[in-house]
Amino acid sequence: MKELAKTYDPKGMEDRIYKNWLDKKYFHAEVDRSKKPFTIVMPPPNITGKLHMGHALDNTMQDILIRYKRMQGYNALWVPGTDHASISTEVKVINKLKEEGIDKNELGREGFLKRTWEWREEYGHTIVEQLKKIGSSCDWDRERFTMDEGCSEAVLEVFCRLYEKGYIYKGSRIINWCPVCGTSISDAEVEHEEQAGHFWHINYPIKDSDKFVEIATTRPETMLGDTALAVNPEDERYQDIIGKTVIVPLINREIPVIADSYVDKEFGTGVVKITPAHDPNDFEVGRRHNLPEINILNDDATINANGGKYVGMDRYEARKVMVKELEELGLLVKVEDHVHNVGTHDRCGTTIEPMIKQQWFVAMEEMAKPAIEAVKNGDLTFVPERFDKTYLHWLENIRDWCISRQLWWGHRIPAYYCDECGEIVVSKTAPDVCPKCGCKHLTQDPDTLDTWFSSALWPFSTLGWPEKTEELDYFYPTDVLVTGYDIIFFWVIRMVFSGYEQTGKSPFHHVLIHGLVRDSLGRKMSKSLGNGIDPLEIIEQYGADALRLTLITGNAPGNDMRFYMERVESSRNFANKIWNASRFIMMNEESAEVPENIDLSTLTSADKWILSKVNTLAKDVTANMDKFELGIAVQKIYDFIWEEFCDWYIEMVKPRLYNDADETKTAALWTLKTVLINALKLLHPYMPFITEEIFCNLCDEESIMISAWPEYKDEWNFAEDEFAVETIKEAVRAIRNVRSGMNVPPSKKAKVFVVSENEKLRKIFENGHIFFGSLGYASEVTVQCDKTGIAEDAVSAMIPEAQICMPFAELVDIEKEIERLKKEEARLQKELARVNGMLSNEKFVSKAPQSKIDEEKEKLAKYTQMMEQVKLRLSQLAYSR
RNA sequence: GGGAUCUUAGCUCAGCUGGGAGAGCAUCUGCCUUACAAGCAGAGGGUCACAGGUUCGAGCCCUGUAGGUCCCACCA
Repeated sequence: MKELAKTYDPKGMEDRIYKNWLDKKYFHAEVDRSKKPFTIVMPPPNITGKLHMGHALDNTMQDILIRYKRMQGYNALWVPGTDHASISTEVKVINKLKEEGIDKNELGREGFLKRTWEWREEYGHTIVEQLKKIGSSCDWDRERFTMDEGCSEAVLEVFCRLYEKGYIYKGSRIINWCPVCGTSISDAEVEHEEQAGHFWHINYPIKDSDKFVEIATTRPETMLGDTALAVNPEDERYQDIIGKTVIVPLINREIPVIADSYVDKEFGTGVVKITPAHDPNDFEVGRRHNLPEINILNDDATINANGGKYVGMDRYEARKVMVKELEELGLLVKVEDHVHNVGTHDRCGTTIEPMIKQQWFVAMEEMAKPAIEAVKNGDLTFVPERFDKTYLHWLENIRDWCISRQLWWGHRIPAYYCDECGEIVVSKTAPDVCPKCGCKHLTQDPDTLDTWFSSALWPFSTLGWPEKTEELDYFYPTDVLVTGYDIIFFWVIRMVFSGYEQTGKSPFHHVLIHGLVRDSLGRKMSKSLGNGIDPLEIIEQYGADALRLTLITGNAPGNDMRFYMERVESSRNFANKIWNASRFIMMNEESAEVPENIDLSTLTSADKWILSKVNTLAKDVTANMDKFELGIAVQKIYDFIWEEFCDWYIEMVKPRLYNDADETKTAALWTLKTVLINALKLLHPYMPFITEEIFCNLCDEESIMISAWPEYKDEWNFAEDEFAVETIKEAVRAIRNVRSGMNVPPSKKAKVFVVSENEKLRKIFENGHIFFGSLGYASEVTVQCDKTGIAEDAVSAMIPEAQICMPFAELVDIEKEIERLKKEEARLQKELARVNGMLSNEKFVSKAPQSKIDEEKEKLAKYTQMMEQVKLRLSQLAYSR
């Protein structure tokens, strides 16, 4: 037998263990039809990423589930991988090039991609290595990348299929344009942010009249693109101007006044300037009324040639100048402060400029249907359930998905344009000739696809799709997807509809949602605030096990959590506790032969009690884990190990271990070891390293991670003995209470008498007198049926149907004892009042279930009896005083 | 504007299908009891936001109110 180091130190140990697991290929899963599969695909972290607390939480949860299922005998596969993260990566590489004085455009597309692939080779694996530090048991042999050959093939296949089906189309629509990133983005990538702005009221002169129409706008520069004014058709104030022509100030364009129900009479002046090219609503209105669409912006958000003399100015500069000129013309009526929602790009925070552009879109209406149905009929469930609503609401109001990006890093759109006739060919491979005109000059679309287009296919592309692989057939659909609520829209939804569309199945059965890990003040951890806590530093200092436990404990699914160092410390302390308990057991094991199996009838009540407890624990924990209640499950394990096992059982068992003559020593050792092993197994998914280290030192099996998950055994259920031990625990607590109340230190032993008329109870105390004595710091324990021979002034504590008497002759302070008993009396009084209240309530007695009534009746008897004893004792003391 | 969620001990949070309010940390008291002071034994501390309702019984279910957080949404 090997020996555990004297103090728990995760450093070195964790890496050593992880390496061993890798060497032994425990994480690897192969198709094996004799076993049931259990599959999770990892949300692929960005190659630009560094491990943060969110990853740590997300991956810990997945690892817990995978390890649990693996131990249960499932063929558990956890597929890892990374995401190419188009914009993030492209920006990173551009910046790096900038430092070298290189411009992206000078380098050219090919050169840029070469550099980006190099960048990926160099930095793209950082996060993967970091994931290993937290113990992730993924099948690294199956690690994938969204731009690897297989995933790219899947992307092409899906694009072509959807195009042929008419679900992917190219169109000129109003899209969200990020002037800094120079690309279109999808609606999901726009973050709405409240900003303090202004409401500029501007007079538009009516043609051939000296009258004006007053409008209000938050973006005066868009006047340059105005092609109409609009009022509500039912607005009495403006009936006379509908159909009239007004003149856009500064540029003197003549535009009509139209009527459209989109306009809210109550808001602003009731007149809206319509800029179809730069506002989504105006775009709709414009199409309804066949208005011209005048684009006034360049891609970098400077004013273009359509902006007349403002050409070349940045939009905000133009705004300033125009407002000033309007003021000079006397057309600026007033400026109001106005708080409004501004769309910003979630990556860079830049204000989005809506623009009309040719882009590729995915039509969503049809594909959304099965995804909606899946949640409604329960094929797909969210944990916690409430995210159903978020999911359904988004899908039921879904709009077409803009998938083209004006970026280079990503999957290039497989569309080719004939240079001669303009024919569009969508094909997985570049066509040699134009199928329409036969010319040989075709140019591929320069755009790439939204990053999420490839991640949407992740659950099946990683398993080999579109090939009909064995893996796909066996491991797909996956079982559970674990992710944060912040990417339900981006990712979860898109995986679901893609799964249904391409494979006819939901890509997973359950979605386990977690919240954000915040700092101790409840703020989001962010780079700009500098309040992020590096998981790797925590691991370095406290170990991955402590970090994992911290992240999983004390928080409900889907809720945000705050991260405190104190909690990590407390988790580490728990690890230390287990470590020392195990050391204790191993130390004692050396002094005797511990059999593999034991005749259960040779166990004492204490042994049977703890065996029952760990047995029930296995059942409860399994049930909780099956319901994804990871935090509740581990809390139970924690409480069991610390309280029941360490604080009670180990203490109970000590006298037997220290006495070689004790016949039950072997039983004690067997129980210690057996219970510890079971507890370690239950804990293993949460704290894989420490459990492995102890387990391998404790028994001959090669690894805890491939050992069998504890199952509930009927033969380990000893209800009778549980009762016995709980009774003794109750008595010990009572004694300690007395001693503590009277400041009697443990070193001061005393004789203890247990007095009970109940023969069964006397038997229990006689059987348990060894540990009862040691736990109660007694020099001697005498069990008897009456108070014969016990000093009158002995202090006593009551438990149901028994009295524990301690003659502390020289220490007794009668006043203190009376005080203590009075407190006890008051407590019992309260309990009795409650029970009596319930039982005397006729409605309760007639309507409550019988089991509940019996329960209360038992309590009544118990408390009544205890009350009698307290009263008796009090009267005795009053007498002796 | 719609929706979700939260309000429980000094702090941070649990509390599974309604049946005597919990944990960690913090505070206080006593203990170096031969696994562990990263420990042991105790104590104090809560009209479970508020108001109604359903129920024999509500922290839990329903309605409303107040405050906080978040998401969605086309009010220029």
